[in-house]
Amino acid sequence: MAHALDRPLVPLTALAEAQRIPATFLEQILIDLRQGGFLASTRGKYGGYSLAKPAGEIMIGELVRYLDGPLAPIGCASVTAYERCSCPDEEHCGLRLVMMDVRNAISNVLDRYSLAHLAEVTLQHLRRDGLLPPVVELIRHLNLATRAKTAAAKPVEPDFSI
Amino acid sequence: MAHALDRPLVPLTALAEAQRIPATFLEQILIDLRQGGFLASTRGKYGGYSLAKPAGEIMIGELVRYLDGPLAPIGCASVTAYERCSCPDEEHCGLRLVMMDVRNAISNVLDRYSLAHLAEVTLQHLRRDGLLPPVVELIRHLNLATRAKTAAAKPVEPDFSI
DNA sequence: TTTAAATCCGATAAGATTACTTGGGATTAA
DNA sequence: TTAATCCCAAGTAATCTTATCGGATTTAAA
Repeated sequence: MAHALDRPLVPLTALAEAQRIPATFLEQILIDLRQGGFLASTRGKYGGYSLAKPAGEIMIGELVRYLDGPLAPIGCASVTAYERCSCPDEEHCGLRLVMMDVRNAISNVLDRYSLAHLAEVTLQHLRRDGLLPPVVELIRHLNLATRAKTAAAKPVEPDFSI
Repeated sequence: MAHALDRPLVPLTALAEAQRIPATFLEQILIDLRQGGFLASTRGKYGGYSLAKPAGEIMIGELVRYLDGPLAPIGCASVTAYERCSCPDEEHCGLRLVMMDVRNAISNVLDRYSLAHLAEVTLQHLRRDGLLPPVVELIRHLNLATRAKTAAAKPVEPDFSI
């Protein structure tokens, strides 16, 4: 598999099939994510997409804000994209205060987890249910496979290829 | 002021002016809320809207679900309105687990606070900033005003009239 | 040099949702 | 009878969602 930035390159079609969504639709999203600095892409044959930075440095909150907008349910409760609302006394509005609690609660989840966490959790669950070999086996397999090419195997990083 | 169910009746126009939104638009919302069992209404001259039950029994989460739909950001993370998503392995999906955390975080705020809490918080803030007389003065005023009609004044309940 | 496998990207569009407006009908107190 | 008030169906305009389409560009390899 081709690589870029030390990360595997995955073609659009592979992702579309794996996620069961139309390739033409996914393409828009991936281009958008690339323009947002989350993905890198390589054109031409054997090209594809890869993360633009380590999965541990991409926070879910960043992604959600980029794709869906502010976390807060209403504009006047948003930290990163505050908007005045039409109500007469925003400063004392109890609803706004509650919605700021909501926005903080959401942020406390989404701004705490990275893509790497997401992958880790997913892999844990797969292993727990015996759908993936345990980590020990995985490492052993990778060591065997990579020893042929490189003297020392690199540490295993969660792979978002598929 | 006319009353129904022991609660003051407020005409649409008064609410629309106080909230600075078009009366024709607010009307739709109020009719919707009445059909949802949150409001009661009285037709004809001197009619209006009132809460259908005590403010302490109307949870914000209920209102939000009724007006805006499920709390969860995505269908497969919803408790009250679960929907299968198109992904191949929902059970082990890390994103779904994170979004379930988000939905729980939202629920922990919205399902904990009632309209009464909202009013209380708002009034507290108004008093703190000296925009309303302190509670002691409020009670004294109400006692004086109601003694003329009723022998014993009822306990003060947050008033959502305006 | 040609070809196949890819990304890139602008244009289009159906359907749903949001945020209203319009117009009229029904009810009720005075 | 009248004025105030709620009830409700329908329409509209803008935006969002969820795509589809057509072609241009790039690149590795035969």
